[in-house]
Amino acid sequence: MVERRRGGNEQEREETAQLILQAARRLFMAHGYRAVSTRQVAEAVGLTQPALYHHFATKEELYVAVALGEVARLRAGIERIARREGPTRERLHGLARFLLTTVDYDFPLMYHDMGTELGEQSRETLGAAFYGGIIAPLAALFAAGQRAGELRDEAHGGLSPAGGAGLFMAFVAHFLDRPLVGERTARPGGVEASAESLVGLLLEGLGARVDRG
Amino acid sequence: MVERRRGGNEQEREETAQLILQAARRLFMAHGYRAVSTRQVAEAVGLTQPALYHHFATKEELYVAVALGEVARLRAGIERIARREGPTRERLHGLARFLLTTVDYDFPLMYHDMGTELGEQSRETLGAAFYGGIIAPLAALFAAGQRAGELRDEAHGGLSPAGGAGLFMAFVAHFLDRPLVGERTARPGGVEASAESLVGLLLEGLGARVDRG
DNA sequence: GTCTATATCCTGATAGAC
DNA sequence: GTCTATCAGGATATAGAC
Repeated sequence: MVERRRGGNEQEREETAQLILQAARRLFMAHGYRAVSTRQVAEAVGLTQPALYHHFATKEELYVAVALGEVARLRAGIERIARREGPTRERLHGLARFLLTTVDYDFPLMYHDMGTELGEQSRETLGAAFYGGIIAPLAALFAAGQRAGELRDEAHGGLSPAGGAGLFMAFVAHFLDRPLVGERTARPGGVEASAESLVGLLLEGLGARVDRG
Repeated sequence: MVERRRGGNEQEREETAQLILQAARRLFMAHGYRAVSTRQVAEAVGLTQPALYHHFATKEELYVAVALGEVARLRAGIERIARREGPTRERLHGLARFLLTTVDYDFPLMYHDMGTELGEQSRETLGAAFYGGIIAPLAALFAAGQRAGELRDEAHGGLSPAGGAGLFMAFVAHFLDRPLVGERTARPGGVEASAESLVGLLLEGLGARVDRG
């Protein structure tokens, strides 16, 4: 009912906030919470540093907003792909391809920032969003795969569904990583080949095939 | 020939430098390069901050010394275990147990710091030490396992020896990680069970066993 | 809603006495 | 070899004009 009062200003304010979030996302995700100053964010969006504080009360609040938005973005893609029909392997392949394509930043760094650079309340908020938005839908897929007999469960040398989800994300992070030393050239075959390799290694491992009989 | 001149002072100087390195290692490895101030390091060892500069020219030089020492420590353990006789699986198990026991800090954080927080020269120095001291001996073990038919090579859905070494370290980092949310209790079975699970998953993956015909 | 100006604090590093 | 004192710069955040 009150929404129509000065609707234009509200919209502009929202647009500025979105521009700030966009710039902050790029900087925070690339260099980490501590390494990015509020001045850098402001400069990237063409404002002075104090102007940020009209939209976000603290640097930490800005980071939380960025991380929540990023988790929501990943969640949407993950849930869309996880809902598809088909064998577990193909769904994992789709998820790997999506994540390898859409995550263009340092994933372990974001994870570290969420875990150690923020206050307790922010950490709990982001932890819950990360678990509910990313781990939980992946875990549901792993649980379904175990029920279908496509994945080993804990009783047969596998992992719990949430454990499998965590390992899958560790694989994604590893395949996203650019090596510290050696060739920095693009991976041969690009994302598609990486996703194929990722799922193959996750499901079948590195060991030679030997009959267990 | 000149070594005996004021030998006692040299020794004390070395001891102080070692104390600084020890405190710096604990702090840098736990919280990261940026998050630790030189004052914190000095305080931890009972000195004032400027006294550090008598032993290390810059904060970055101190970090490089810490990281080089840590890589050397890991290298010694890795080479000792990798030289043992026995099946690849058992040697990997020994390596996993060693690393899960001896690495009590945030491994991806150290990796990130080495890759992005330092100047080019330091980065190259540490990258070379990391590759030569950790990746290379592991890669030799993977190559031997492939020659023995115990590990799949690149032509059969596996990885290059260095790629296998990198994946192994990613597994170690994952098993070291304390989850952002959920139970923070110790893993059931401790290091031994974790090492067992790590090697099993690395070699056999999460997929159900199916004959490949 | 954004600006200029500034408060307050912390950072890495240096100067010089002892 | 370690201290006190300090510099110069950068950080987050606030005050108040417009």
